Amino acid sequence: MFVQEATILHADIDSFYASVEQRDDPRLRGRAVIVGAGVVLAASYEAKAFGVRTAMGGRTARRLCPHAVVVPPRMSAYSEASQAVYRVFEDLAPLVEGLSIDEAFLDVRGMRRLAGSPAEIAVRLRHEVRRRVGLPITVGIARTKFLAKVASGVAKPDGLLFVAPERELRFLHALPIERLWGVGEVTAARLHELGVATVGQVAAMSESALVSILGRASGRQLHALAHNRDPRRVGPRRRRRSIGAQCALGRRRRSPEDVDAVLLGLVDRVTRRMRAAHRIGRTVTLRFRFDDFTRATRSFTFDEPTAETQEILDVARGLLAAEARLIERRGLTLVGVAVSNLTDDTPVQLALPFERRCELELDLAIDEIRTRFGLDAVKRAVLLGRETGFAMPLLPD
DNA sequence: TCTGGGGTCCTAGGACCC
DNA sequence: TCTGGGGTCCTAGGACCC
Repeated sequence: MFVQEATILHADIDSFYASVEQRDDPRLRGRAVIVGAGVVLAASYEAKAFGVRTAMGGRTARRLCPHAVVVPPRMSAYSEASQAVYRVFEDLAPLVEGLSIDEAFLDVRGMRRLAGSPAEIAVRLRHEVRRRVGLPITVGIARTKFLAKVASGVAKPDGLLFVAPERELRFLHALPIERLWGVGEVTAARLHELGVATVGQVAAMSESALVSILGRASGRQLHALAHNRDPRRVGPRRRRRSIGAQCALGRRRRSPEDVDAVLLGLVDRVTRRMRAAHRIGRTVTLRFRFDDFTRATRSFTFDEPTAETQEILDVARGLLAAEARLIERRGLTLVGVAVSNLTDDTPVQLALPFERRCELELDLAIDEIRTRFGLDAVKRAVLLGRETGFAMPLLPD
């Protein structure tokens, strides 16, 4: 029987922000380092050994690890380091799919004669990232994306783990359910209630049982993953579907004027980023968090997409004003603005009168616009066509 | 222990259309 | 006056990820 080769690598920089800090300041090496004061954005492994975790409150973290050095984040340094790491990825693998600032999938199929086995490429990758960027990186190798990611998680820190195809299920089934992608606090608790603690136990359950416990999508996904079924290919990243910004306000009560000033800043940040990315959006979502940590969202959808600060600000203000009593009662501790339903802000030009083009050609052009710019671009083109009497949309160069 | 800032995807109900 | 079934879109909430 033909067994597919394990060629998918999941590469993940260890404690990314903290590692960059240790790289740039020799005094921090070998020491417990915490990045971020209010909340822990990253902790070095020396700090993690004391129980410090990402997203933990700063006070708790300092109590657990009083000798830790706390440093403020330097986002531009991390962003630079990330780009350097991605250059190494691109140099060593033909297919790279970025997941976040510090992790990516690489597919090295077909590279054996040119560059060696996947494991050999992984060894070189780790070496090159260390040499060229000065950061420790962990790599997992398997036949599926999901298992490669699980493997890197198990191999951390500064490790390499190759899961041979014939060992996959044995490896997977011994792991605790928390290792599965998509199993967070809630799902884990729900499964533990039923006495399910390992991936092997999940694999022994029927799909319908999992669906009835976790809902259709999660149930199906978990069932597939427990059997290491994951058909997703490594490929270019999907485009961003929303752009947002938020700001924690603290527990102190804020006047409506203060909140409005924050809102203005958020909308400005978001719309600037949208315009820089040449994206426009139709749905504005306001996010609230209250004193008791409950949350709420309110949204509004425009007929036409926009990236205009004033337009989006007006909507955001309206949504906020409508909830003034709720906010007064429950105490606002966080406000966020996000724009979704994004499309490209690419002017679709109309050139030739419809009668002079054949329908097939028009269909093809519309198809291409839809593929490249989304359905909304087609709609805009058609609307514009009606207004102007021209019907042939042309793609920008 | 009292929690930042950036995202993704799924579900469910209601409005609306054919 | 009352009635089906299918589809899409909008809104709100929730789980999860780094």
